Amino acid sequence: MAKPTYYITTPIYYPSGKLTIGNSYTTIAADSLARYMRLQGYDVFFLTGTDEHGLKIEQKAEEQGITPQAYVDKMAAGIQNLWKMLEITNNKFIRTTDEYHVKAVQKIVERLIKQGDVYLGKYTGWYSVSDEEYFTESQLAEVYRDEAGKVIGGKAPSGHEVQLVSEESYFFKMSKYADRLLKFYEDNPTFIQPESRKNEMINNFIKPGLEDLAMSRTTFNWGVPIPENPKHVVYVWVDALLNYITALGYGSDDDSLFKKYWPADVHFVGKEIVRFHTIYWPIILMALDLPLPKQVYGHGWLLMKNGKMSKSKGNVVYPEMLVNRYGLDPLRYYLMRAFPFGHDGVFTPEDYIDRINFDLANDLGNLLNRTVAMINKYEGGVVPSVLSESVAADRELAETATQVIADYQTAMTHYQFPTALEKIWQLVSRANKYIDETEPWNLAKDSAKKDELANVMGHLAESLRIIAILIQPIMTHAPKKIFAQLGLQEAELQVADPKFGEFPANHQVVKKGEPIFPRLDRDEEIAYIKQEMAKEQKPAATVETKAKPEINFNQFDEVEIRVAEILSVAKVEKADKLLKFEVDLGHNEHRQILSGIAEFYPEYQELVHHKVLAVTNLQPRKIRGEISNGMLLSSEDEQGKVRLALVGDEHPNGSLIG
RNA sequence: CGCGGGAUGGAGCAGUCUGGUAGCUCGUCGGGCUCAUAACCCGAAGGUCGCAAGUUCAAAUCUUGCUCCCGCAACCA
Repeated sequence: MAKPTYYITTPIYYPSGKLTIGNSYTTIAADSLARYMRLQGYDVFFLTGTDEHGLKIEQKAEEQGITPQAYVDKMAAGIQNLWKMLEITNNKFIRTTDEYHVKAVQKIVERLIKQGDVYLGKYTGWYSVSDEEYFTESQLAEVYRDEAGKVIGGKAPSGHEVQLVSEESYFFKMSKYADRLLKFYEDNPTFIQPESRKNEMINNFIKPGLEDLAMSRTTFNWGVPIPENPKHVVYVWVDALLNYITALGYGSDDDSLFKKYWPADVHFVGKEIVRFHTIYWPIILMALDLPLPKQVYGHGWLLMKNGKMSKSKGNVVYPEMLVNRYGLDPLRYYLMRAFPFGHDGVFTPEDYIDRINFDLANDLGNLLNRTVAMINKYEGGVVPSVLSESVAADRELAETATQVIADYQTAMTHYQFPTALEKIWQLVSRANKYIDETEPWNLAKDSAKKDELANVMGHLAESLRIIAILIQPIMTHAPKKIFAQLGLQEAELQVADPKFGEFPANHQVVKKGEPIFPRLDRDEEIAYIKQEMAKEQKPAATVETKAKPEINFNQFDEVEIRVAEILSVAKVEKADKLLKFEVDLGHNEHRQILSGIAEFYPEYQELVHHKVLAVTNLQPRKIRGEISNGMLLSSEDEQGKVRLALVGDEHPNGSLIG
């Protein structure tokens, strides 16, 4: 009988920068599950890849002075190297620039157009010819209305007249499928996981009414052209989502893999893209008359102590550094152990080092080390068999192992990696305790207790065998090292559902086992990780200072900077960062200027009557419904703290700076 | 009234769906052991489960209201 199949995917990553441990988190989780399912006898297809189209890629390539293709080739290679380093066992790596993918997407889009699910429509907006820019109604500085109140025109913030202009775009008829989608959710209650996200999708996006998705762009070129109208390229989500089926050959000459593996058993995705995977994706598949994936699992984010990872905060952690210094197993263990899969988690260097020391070095590594040492010392290095007639401690250890195995299987099939590992560590702890209970060093002093001692050693070796088998989807090196030290063959690791008491007879342990997880110097290593994180920091100030090219005097002279006295300050409603200033520019000239500095001036009232510098000949702009007529000058330090440039009372209001 | 997440001993978390002795890891204090990587094992202290009201024989768990934190969105001329 053919093996049952299992198809698992990660998102395809957008290569606009180096991948961090956040991206590695998803991929390692998917890899752990893929390894587990393979061990359980499934024919697994595990897919990952890169999403290589879009405006941002085009821009990045331009910045570096290379073609988009050269840019994505370089980035995709880097990502594949990273997965190699993390020992990711994906069966395929898809790139959306791969020819078969591009062709399949074109074919699919053509079909959708033909059957009427995709139509050429018009994107409509207010266009200012002189600004060469579109505005939405709310962005306009002024709107004209006819008698019925209908907007018939207006002025851009620049003051230029705008006109209603339409640009063509292909639209996907999402609304047509909304009811079927809701029905699908109902019939498949576990489709969206964790469940809380399902309500979010229904309440926020489906209930208010699904708008047709504008799925093509004419404003950039780096994408899949639509065959009947090649100035249009397919917009990111449609292109990207289709990877899950084009990778299997859907839409190509050979779709045997597609027939074999589709529908996917689970798509692992970050919580920020659950929406696209649970609304757009099923609808696209419905339009293609294909079965829907069985489950979309939205996992949490890996955060840093001060929020999300960002270069300017100096808190970005790259996986390469951790692997190079500590090895792969600790990274994979830490990511799968430290935070519940569905929730956000916080990475700290302290936590990382502590986990390695306590769980890996002290508990597991040391258990192996002391076991091997004792078998050498008391048994001449030969692993004794487990005897059936056991004392209480023996029985309890075996029972713990049996229970742990069962709980572990349940946890793994529910993607509860932290729980699965926690269970394994219950057995690790029980084995350590077992040594204390049985006191082998005392048994060794009494030759009448020779069998008892041998039995204890057998129990310990057997526990370690079980542990090694169970951790192998998560950790890729330790199980082999444990087996090598116990004298077992690597092939003997391939056990789907181990039973306590099956340690093969007559195995010889190594003479002197090297610790598989050396204990780390806590302070030293925490300092090391912090220093590596700081290295990556991009001080915002430096970036800005070097970003600006030299200008000539005339260019400078075009800028009008004047002394302005603050008459009043208020917060702009519904905007966290905006303060609204009324300033006096002398000769009774008053102006309203907005500035996004609210967070730096919680006591903004005390700014009243201070004098500041303002650029007064900037084009006015409407922000959050308020006109801003100028710009207040301020400075930003390396921590990103912003202060207004205050000047003394000796400067008369309105006087020119120059 | 934009959307969402969270508040549990000193720290980090589980438990909340399916009410019924509040659990885990680390830290602290005390003890034990010596096979082992200054590792391991045992015990103790420490919590009005954010606040208030309600339902109930019984609430961390269900209902309502409130406070505070954190993301997202918006926004930085």
